[in-house]
Amino acid sequence: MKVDSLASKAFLEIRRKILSSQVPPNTRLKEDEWAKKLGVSRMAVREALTRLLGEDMLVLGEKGGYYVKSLLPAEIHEIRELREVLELGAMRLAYKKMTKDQFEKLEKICDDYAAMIKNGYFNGALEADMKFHETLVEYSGNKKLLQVYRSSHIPLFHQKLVKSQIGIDDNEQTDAEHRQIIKALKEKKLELAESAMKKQFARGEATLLDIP
Amino acid sequence: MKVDSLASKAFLEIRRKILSSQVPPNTRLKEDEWAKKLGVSRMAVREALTRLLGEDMLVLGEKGGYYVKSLLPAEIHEIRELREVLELGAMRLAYKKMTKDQFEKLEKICDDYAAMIKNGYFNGALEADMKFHETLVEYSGNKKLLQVYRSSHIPLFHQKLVKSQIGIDDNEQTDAEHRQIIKALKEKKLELAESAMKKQFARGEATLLDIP
DNA sequence: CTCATCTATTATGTTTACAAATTAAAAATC
DNA sequence: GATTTTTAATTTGTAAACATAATAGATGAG
Repeated sequence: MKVDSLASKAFLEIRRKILSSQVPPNTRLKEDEWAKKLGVSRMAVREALTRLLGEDMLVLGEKGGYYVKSLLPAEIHEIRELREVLELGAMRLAYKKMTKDQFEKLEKICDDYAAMIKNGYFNGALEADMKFHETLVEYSGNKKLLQVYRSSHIPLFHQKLVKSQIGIDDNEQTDAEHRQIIKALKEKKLELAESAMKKQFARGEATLLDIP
Repeated sequence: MKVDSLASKAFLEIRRKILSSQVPPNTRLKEDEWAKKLGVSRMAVREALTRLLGEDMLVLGEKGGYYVKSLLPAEIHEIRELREVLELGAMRLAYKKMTKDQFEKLEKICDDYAAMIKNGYFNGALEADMKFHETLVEYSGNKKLLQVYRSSHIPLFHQKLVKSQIGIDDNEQTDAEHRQIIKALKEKKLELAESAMKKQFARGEATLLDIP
């Protein structure tokens, strides 16, 4: 497959729609339907779906068919644990070598977050939240780790929050925690940064489990 | 795609051959060639390859084509770091809740390892080595973590397996470290277990980097 | 009305065919 | 003899066609 093939385009497009919750969990993705929607042949869609299956973003139905993977409550807990393992691990790698420029970028994300909350752009704010965490993982300097992080369904974890108006209340707290993490990292106080982050994960898990 | 489709069979078969080094890194996988070899149509093979691409076991060539992924030296280092993040993270989750039965299973694996070394079954011993680490991750009780672990390290172990005639010397040390880890976990001395494991990773990285 | 059976429709599995691109080989030029 | 040009082959990209299996709807029996 070439990177500019129709199958690749279909792959990127379907993927984007799933990650941005435009296609909800448990939806069955029908080949013909998407072929028409994207204006490509059924085989191109089929390849896209197969690739997403490999990425573990879809699952096979018992009697064939591709379905968008969903998050069961048990998985929500596991993903929170996984986030802790990956993000705290990343922070431990990052905190010794972070530059001034990198701190500024993180602060910029915090500012964006606060601004969007203030103006009522809650989806935008959640994007900024995700970006904050992903950027921290990036600053570990380990590409494999970043890759694993991206492919670990943590995005789904976040996206589920988008759907709920519930999580809006604790936005101020989220903002405060992000800034707390930055401050702790600047002062090389790893334990402090860790505990702030753990706290945030715990809140996220609790919120998600409350959503039906 | 159904789980018993020809495409699924092709997928499993090609995957197995890659993971057992019957298909070396950087090999180009030609659709027709494998179609004939496996007795299925080209499209079935194509789907299998696309799925393996999604699993990150293959990469796309600049001008199309599927190639078995290989490990560059820089990646070996990153994977060592990633192993530390994942395996130490798993150990932290596991060490509080491990049962007597689980300890016995780990010890059994160590015994198997020692026996195979003694009798000259070095590939078998490496399998046992992999199993030891994977079992520890399993005992974290977190399936997502196990899944991430499996999908991020097999290639490394794998390449190690191929060129394994070199690393025979430090088998005794590997065995000792494994038993040291078990002992430390039994006594709930997490730091001790961590340092023993880190030591092993460092040795593994050094060995791999020595291989041309 | 309810359940079972049959039928039509839909969706997927599989193969084949052809077009486009890439690679390898042969021929021609300098 | 080396280097370009042309030609042939291989290989992949794309679409279409047919076969098989799953689903939903209609029909009929009880």
